[in-house]
Amino acid sequence: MKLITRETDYAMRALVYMARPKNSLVSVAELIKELKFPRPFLRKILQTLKRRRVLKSHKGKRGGFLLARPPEKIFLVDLIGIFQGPIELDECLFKKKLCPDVNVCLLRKKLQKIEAEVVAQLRSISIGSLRDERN
Amino acid sequence: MKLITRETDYAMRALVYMARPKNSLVSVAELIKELKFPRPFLRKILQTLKRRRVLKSHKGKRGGFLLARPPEKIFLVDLIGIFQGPIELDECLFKKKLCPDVNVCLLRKKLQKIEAEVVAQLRSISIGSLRDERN
DNA sequence: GACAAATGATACTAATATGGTATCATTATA
DNA sequence: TATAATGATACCATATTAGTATCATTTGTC
Repeated sequence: MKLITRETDYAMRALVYMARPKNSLVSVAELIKELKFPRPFLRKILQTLKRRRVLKSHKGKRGGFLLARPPEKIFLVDLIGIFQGPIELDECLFKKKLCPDVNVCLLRKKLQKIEAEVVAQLRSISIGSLRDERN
Repeated sequence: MKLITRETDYAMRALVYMARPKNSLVSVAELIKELKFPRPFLRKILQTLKRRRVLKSHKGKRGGFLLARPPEKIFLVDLIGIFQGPIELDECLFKKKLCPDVNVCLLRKKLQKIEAEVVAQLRSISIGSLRDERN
């Protein structure tokens, strides 16, 4: 059981790499040189981040990507939301039956509580905090 | 993104149903009558629970399954471990490279902390607590 | 203006995980 | 000894994850 997929992981690392004081354009070429991810896969990921307004881009020669907002405002929970869908730990598996079982509803409440805590934790991890705390 | 799969969910509900004061044998036939799960799938699940020592079984006519230990000692985290593998939120995706990136290691530490809290939460949910708290 | 270097869009493919079925062997009880 | 149960195992269908391939579009530089 894992919480983050490879897509989310790659996205996070690329973003940490791009989180420089200057926030200048970074090309895919530069990123894969540093991070060794599969080129087309990383491209797809970055394009998704662009579409989801986490990155901005410039096309054409000397183009590339840059953060659309300060790294302190990009959170792990955002990336999970983008690449793995919203966090719904309590998703009711019998949707049409409106939770026929009292026990199940009780379970849902408990899972919701856990979810709230996990989300709070994930929200506390930003690209900025990952970049800054290295020492 | 979801935390528990249908297998885990079915297992949990079957166990809650079986958690009766008497702890007598319950057959698959009885379970599916009550719970409406696909018969062969539930059979597979129960056999797994048997192999993993959560259930005991009796073969032959009038056979069935029963809890191998008190419902208060069967935890959601156990079932997730059985059906979805151990919880390893911080699984290092570059296993052979021994975490070359400082940032990644930092991330792992943060994920480990979250993991510890999630596990603690999941450990607090037992079959017994689900059965008892209905009212 | 032509070329080259970059992203945009989109469709396809491979591998793995999930959610099941199907079948036959074995055992215990009435 | 028939039957009702589980044990073991192999198989199948679908969804998700991980990744590839290709062509179109844009833009800086000569």
